[in-house]
Parts: sequence; structure tokens; C-alpha cells
Amino acid sequence: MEDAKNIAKTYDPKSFEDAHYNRWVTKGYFHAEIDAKKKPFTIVIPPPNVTGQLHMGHAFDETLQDILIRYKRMQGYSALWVPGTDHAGIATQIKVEAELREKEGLTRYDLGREKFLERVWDWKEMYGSRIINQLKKIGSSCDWDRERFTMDEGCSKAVREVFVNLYNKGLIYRGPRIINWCPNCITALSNEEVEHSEQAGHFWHIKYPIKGTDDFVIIATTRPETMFGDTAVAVNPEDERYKDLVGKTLLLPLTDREIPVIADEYVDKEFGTGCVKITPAHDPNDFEVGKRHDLEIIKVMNDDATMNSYAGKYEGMDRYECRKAMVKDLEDMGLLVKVEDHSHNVGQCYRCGTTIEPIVSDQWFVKMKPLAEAAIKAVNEKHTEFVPERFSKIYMNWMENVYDWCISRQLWWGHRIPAFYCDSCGEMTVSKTDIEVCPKCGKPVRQEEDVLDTWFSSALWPFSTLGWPEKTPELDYFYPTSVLVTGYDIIFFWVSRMIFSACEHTGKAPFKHVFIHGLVRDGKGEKMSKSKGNGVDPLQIIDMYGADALRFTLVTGVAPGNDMRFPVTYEPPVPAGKNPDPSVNKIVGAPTVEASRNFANKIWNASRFALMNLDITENKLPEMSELQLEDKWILSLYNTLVREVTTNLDHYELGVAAGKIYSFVWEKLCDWYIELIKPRLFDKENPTGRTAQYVLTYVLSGSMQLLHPFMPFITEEIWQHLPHEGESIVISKFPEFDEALSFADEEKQMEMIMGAISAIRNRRAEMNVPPSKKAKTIIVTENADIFKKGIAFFEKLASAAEVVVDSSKSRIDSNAVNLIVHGAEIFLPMSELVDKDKELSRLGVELKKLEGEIKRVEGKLGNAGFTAKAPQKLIEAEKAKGEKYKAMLEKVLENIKAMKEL
RNA sequence: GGGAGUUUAGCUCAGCUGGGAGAGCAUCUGCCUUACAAGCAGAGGGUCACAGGUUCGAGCCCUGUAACUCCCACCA
Repeated sequence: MEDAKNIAKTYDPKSFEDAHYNRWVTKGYFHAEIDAKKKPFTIVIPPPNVTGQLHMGHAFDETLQDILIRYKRMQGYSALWVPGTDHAGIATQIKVEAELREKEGLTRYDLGREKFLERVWDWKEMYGSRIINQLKKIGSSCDWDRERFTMDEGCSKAVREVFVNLYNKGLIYRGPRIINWCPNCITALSNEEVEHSEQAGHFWHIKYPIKGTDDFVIIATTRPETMFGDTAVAVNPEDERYKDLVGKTLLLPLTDREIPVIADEYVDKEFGTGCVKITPAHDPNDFEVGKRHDLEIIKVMNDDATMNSYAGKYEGMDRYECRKAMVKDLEDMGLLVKVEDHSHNVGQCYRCGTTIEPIVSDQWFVKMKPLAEAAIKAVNEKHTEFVPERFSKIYMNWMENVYDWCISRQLWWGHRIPAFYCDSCGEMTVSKTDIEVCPKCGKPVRQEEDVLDTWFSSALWPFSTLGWPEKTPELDYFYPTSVLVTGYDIIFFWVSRMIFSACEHTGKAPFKHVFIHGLVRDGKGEKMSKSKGNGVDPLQIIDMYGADALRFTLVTGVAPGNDMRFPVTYEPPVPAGKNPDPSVNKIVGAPTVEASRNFANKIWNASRFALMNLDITENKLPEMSELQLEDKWILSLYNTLVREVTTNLDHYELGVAAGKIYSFVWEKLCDWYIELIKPRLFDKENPTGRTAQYVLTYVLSGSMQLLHPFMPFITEEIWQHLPHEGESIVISKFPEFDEALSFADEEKQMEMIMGAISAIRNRRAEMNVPPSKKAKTIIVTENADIFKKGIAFFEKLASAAEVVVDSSKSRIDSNAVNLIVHGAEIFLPMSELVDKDKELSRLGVELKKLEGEIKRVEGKLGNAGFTAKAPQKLIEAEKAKGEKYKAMLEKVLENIKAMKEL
């Protein structure tokens, strides 16, 4: 044990947080081993981007996971938290390319694939540890011996295994489809990687001349620049207006190309002009129409969304430049009928925000329908349960309407698709290992250039990190994992894909529970983002208030699955409605975190007080016979707290659990118990002083254990200073409910005494009696034995000079303040302060209150339905209340009468 | 067009299976009481969005309405 007296005067998290963390790691407390004697509890971390920086969302996510894993570790589970990072294909490649451009003026093509990848790996080595170190700052108790990376050897092996298996089962295919193309990232994207937003646009009505006549049809389009790719115009077969038109030939304006008019159900007669230009290469619907009618597919843009040669004189222009130019030309030619305002949904790349271009392209896809079936079943049959439950609906909705997943990306950074083409015989081979020559003709092969979507490897994370496809002991013991903790924003990207991947490849759902949380927003409820400048750096907050305070803030005051606000104040102040400019505005405060820091400070000082008054060296309960009223009371409350916190944690009600510990420590332990035992502790002659020391130590130490998952650092610091057994609170045994510590009677007695004390304080405050002024207190009661136990408390806590407990009746006189409380009547003789009329009017108010209460209770008890159907316990409670109020009412009446007579 | 969420004190939000409305911050009053002014003792402040319904009893369950937010969706 460290020197108990040697504890700093003020709470200074910086002085111990890092030191404790380093010791925990050195000691190996976070390392989980396969142990047949223990039950496993496993969490895999949502791997942050390897080149990313910790943001508030991470801090939130990590905190929740750390609470769960620390709790289970203390409960004796073999608690494994697998950490790691994600290679984050697009995000990382963009960053490295940007640096290359800025510093050397080069593009990735200048370097070539191999050299470029070397740069990315260098970058990864340089920045990959940054995010990991940041995770450590908030106290994450990950098993760092098992850190993984989505592109490490094992994960890469799993990726290949999965790819080849799916391919062989016909669940991966390659072919031309309309995909979402980002012209900035120069790659295909999945549907999930496209964010839609409503944008103001136009509807251009354009004349398409009918060949051989002076007539024309009018089509309406939002994307005129794609008309170079039109290969038909379609009308609804039922549309009387255009019946004769079907089969005729149109002349595509600005080109000499001839296109047919076709009939297709897809066309809505009511919308626009009823004539639709069909551009199979640039629109998913048109692509389908094109397939049905065997239309030519003409792509009119290059990969960077500039126009290609099909655009004729517009070749080389950007798509929007071209739009502008051609619309003007059409207008000049008299082919533009009108322009309408029109708002429509436009897709943007989730990485760079560039408007995506639907474009026909040869890509690789995962056939989703068959995979979704098992994934739906897994959740329906509760092999995986969402917490809160409502998120399973969101998941189901997606799973049931799932599209084939475009998994190829035209990037270099990522898992290269293991497909090998033979240019000689045209054979394509998909292989788990690299091959040099074609197995069919023996000629050299070349590997597919594309890499896989980052989420393809993330989808395997729960089992690839445990050794799959090998049948490792880890996989056997720790898998399926216990719970996955993540935000609702990546249910589709990640959670869904892990579930179907796990079901398909391991035959098991990957986790028992999915604990979904909300997003951390700024003080105005807006999403934190770099571009807005409203992001709050968790490391800065930790620097200001400590990791424990940040953690506690993140976990309290927010219901599971709901977003939370994180208000901060800036210097200089930010005008209302404006976002702060991070280059000018410095964060100077975070009120919610400050409140948590104050709690930590409270704990600190309470502990400091305890340590200053301890001369025991052991943490154990004293003999039951030695326990005083207040000892039993606090032990009983503590015991209830243990049970409730355990239940709450088991149900993922972390905020509720934290809130209960908070109010117990502050409002019960500090405000009452410590104050109550001071006389015992200070009086060296008092034989019960030592008993109080033991109880205080027991309850304080236990509270630290209950709180440890939430505030790991301060609890360790305090625990180490208190008498204790074992090396660290981290590996100490989580408190358990103990029937022997339930003292219902003492709880009731204390409530009576505390109620009386509060009433006295209340009256004194109302009368502006300075706390320093002591007054004699006379307690008239039939429960003399109970109130006698509390005499010392009255003197100490209620500023009484002398307390007389008396069972004789009515002591009313004009010089005393009279209080009616539960179980007693209290007189405070303070002649110089008492005003008879004021007292009378106050008694009148009391009377009214009591009458109201009694009326309510009697109404309830008089209700036949209530007495017949309500639980017996509740009826008894109501009856007791009725008795209590009636007794009090009687006294008040007596006193009013007596006082009037004085 | 579907789906989800939110609506509780001035502000930010809790409120677990229905049983007399809570916290933090803010406000007001009095206190530097030898653990803590990052504190102590008090006080004020809410038709729990609205309208129905179920129930002995509804912030909580059901139906509908309104406002706001988010997600999903191929109407050119």
C-alpha cells in the first residue's frame, strides 16, 4: 500500500492518468488469454482509419466499449478487446496523393503502382500509431498484443479466402452495370457510399426532330449533356398521344445520329412530356430499358467527367461546362422550348462530396440476395440482437431491399482483386494464391488492377482478427464475439456486412449483441465536421479536464441510440448562428465536461478526507454488532447500488448506472455519511470511530470499483491509496450484492432523522438564521429511541446547541419555531426571531398541503378499483402515508390552536 | 413515396417492466462550517407538443394530429 496520507491536495488528472495507463499495459492487465476456467467476453473494435485522428465520435465509441470490457474483466471473464485499424482505401489514398502533389508536384501515375504503394505504406507506418496512441489517452483497455490491421497478412488471407469462396459459389460476378462513379476519386462506389441531397436544378425541354418531317417531339431532361449518349426516346405504350410515333426515327440534335422511338412501360405518361430520352450508359433505368430493347450503350464521358469524342465539339469540356454551352447552342438553334426550375436528388461521393456520375462500367459485384437470407434469419432468430431494439428494423429494411454490392474500386491502396487474366486465351482465373501463368494455356497472366472496397475486409473483422480461415484456438474460444459497439451511421456499411459475411463464412452470427449509439453533435445540434470547423478535439478536452471527466460526460445524460450535444464555449465568443473559425476561436470551456470534472474533484476530496482520518490498514467489514445506525444505512444503500448498477450494466443502461453512482457518492456518501461520522472519526476516545473507518473504507473502495469502468484513472488512484488487496483495481473483483448488508429498518430510521434535519435547515434558511447561530432543539416524539440515535447529527448538521428528545405533549409557545415532520414535532426556541403571525400563516400553508395530500390518499384508497386491483404493497404504502399525514395534520391543528391562544 | 427518431423546468437532457415529475447548467437567498467555493445549506421554476382511447391509475401503452430531425427510395 502506498502511503495513505500522501495524496495530492487537488485533483490533477494529468499527474496520474498516463502513469496508470502505462503501468496497466506493462503489467498486461488488458491481455486476454484462453482460459477454460473463465467465460470469454469479446469485443472487436470498430477499426478507425489508420491515418485518421481521434474525434469525439471515436471517444464516445471507445468509452462505451471500455466500460463494457472493464466491467466484464472485473467480473472474472476472460475479457478480450481486439484493437486495430482500417486501411481506409479511398480516404488514405486521397491523403497520400494530396501530399505527393503538394510536396513533389507528382501524381500517383508518375510514381507507378509499386512505388506509390511504398509511399502509402510509409505513410501508414508514420501515422498508423497516432490514432492508436490517441485511443490510449482515453483509457481504452484493448489487448494491444493482438492489434490488427485490415491489410496485415492474416486479414489479407481471410479476404482472399472469402473472395474465392464467393466467386466459386457464383456469389461474386463481374460485368457491366450502371455504378456510381466519383470523377474526383476516379473510382466506382457502392450505393452506400453515395449521399443524396436535394438540389435546385432545371428541367430543359428540348425538341428532337422527327426524321423526314418538320415535326418533332419534346423531351424533358435534367441532364442535357448526356444526350450525346441517347440511343432512343421512349414513350408509354398506353399513351394515346404518341401511339403513331413508336417506330419512327428521330434526329438527335447537335449530332447527326438517328435514334428510334420505342415503347416501354417504364415511362410515366403523367410526368414531364411523356417522352423520355434513353441514355443507357448514364442512367440505371435507361440501362434496364436499353437491355430490354437491345439498345446501343454509348458512354459520353471520360473517367474525370469531361466529355469524350461522342460529344463532338464539346469534347474535353467538363460535364457542367458542356451543359452550359450546349444549352446555349440549342437555344440558338431554336430547339430549346423552355426551362423549368426543378429540384431533384443528387448523389455525392461520401468521401469528397463530388457529384457522382451514374456510368456504365465493368465492375465486380457480390450477389446479395442469397447472402441476405441468412443475415435476416440471424437477427430474426435473435442470434444477433440490436440494442436498442429499434435498429433491427433499420437493418431489416436494408437487408430486405438490398442491391448487389459493387466491390471493385479503381484504386491502388487496398486488397487487390485475386483475378488473373490471360490475354492469350482469354481465360480468367480467380485464385487464393498469386499465379504467374494461365492454368489453361500456360501463357503469362496479369492480375486485375482493381482493389476491393475497404468494407469488404472490414466485413470480416470479427473473425479475421481471431485467425480465420485457420481454425485457431482463439477463434474457437472468443468467437462469436459478445457485443459490437458502433454508431447507427455505419449499420449499412459495416454491421450488416459483418453479419452476412459471418453467417456465410463461419456459419455463426458474429456477435450476440449490437450496441448502437448515436452521434456526437456540436452545441447547436449540428454534425461536427472539419469543413464547418465546429469539431471538438477530444484530446484537447482531456487536456483541460482529464479523460475520466470526458468519459463520464459522454456516457451520462444520453439515452441509448440518441444523438448527444457537446456544447463548448469559445474565446472570442462566437456570434449566434455562426460556426466558429478554429483559427481564431479557441475552446475555453465545456460546461458538461466541467460538471463531470467537478464530480471527479468531489471524489478526490472525499477520498482525501477519508485518507486523512484512516489509521486502519485493511479493507474489511467490522463486526455487525459494532455497526451504528448510519453505518447500516450507508451499507444498505451501497448494497442496493451494487445490485442496480450490475443490472443496468447487464442491460446496456450505462448512463443510468453512471447516474446512480454519481448520486450515491455525492448525495449520500459525501453529503450525509461523511458528515455524520465526523464526530466519531475526530473523537479519538470514541470506540465506534474505528468502525466508521472500516465502513467508510469499504463503501468508498467499493464505489470506486463500481465507478472504475466509467472513470478508470481516478478510481485506480484512489483505490491504490485506500487499504486494498491485489495489484490494481483493474483486475479487482466487481462488487456483488450481499443480502447481509440489507438494513431496511435502519434505512427508514435514517430517513426520519434526515427528514427532520432537512426541515430544520429549511426553516432556518427561510428565517435567515446564520448557520453559525446555534439554537436549542426540542424533539417531541413517540419514537424517542430513533431520534435519540440522531442527537449528534442534529447538533452537528442542524446547528443545534442542545437537543432534547421528549415524549411529552405540546411544547408550543410563542418563542419557538414549530415544525411537524414525519414521526416527530420539533421546536426551535429562538425568541428574538419568531413572529407569531408569520408562524401562524406558515402553519396555515402546511395545513393546506397536508389536507391536499390526505384527500388524494383517501380518494385513492376509497376507490374500489384501486384497492381491488393495485398491488398489495402499494396499497399498504398508501395507507401508511395516510396515517403519517393524518398524524402530522393533527399536530398542526393543535399547534395552530395553541398558538392562537398564546 | 416509405421508415425511424424527437417533442418533459430558461438551456441541454434523463426518466429501466404504467403506481405521487428528476439531474446538470442557469436564476435567487445565505454561508470561506479545519475533504472539497471545481464547494456547503436552502429556494423558485413543468396542463411531460396537442386530441382522443385503454386502465382503479398514463410522461410511459393504443389511435390520430402538428412541428422538427435523420435514414432509405431509379420518376426522366
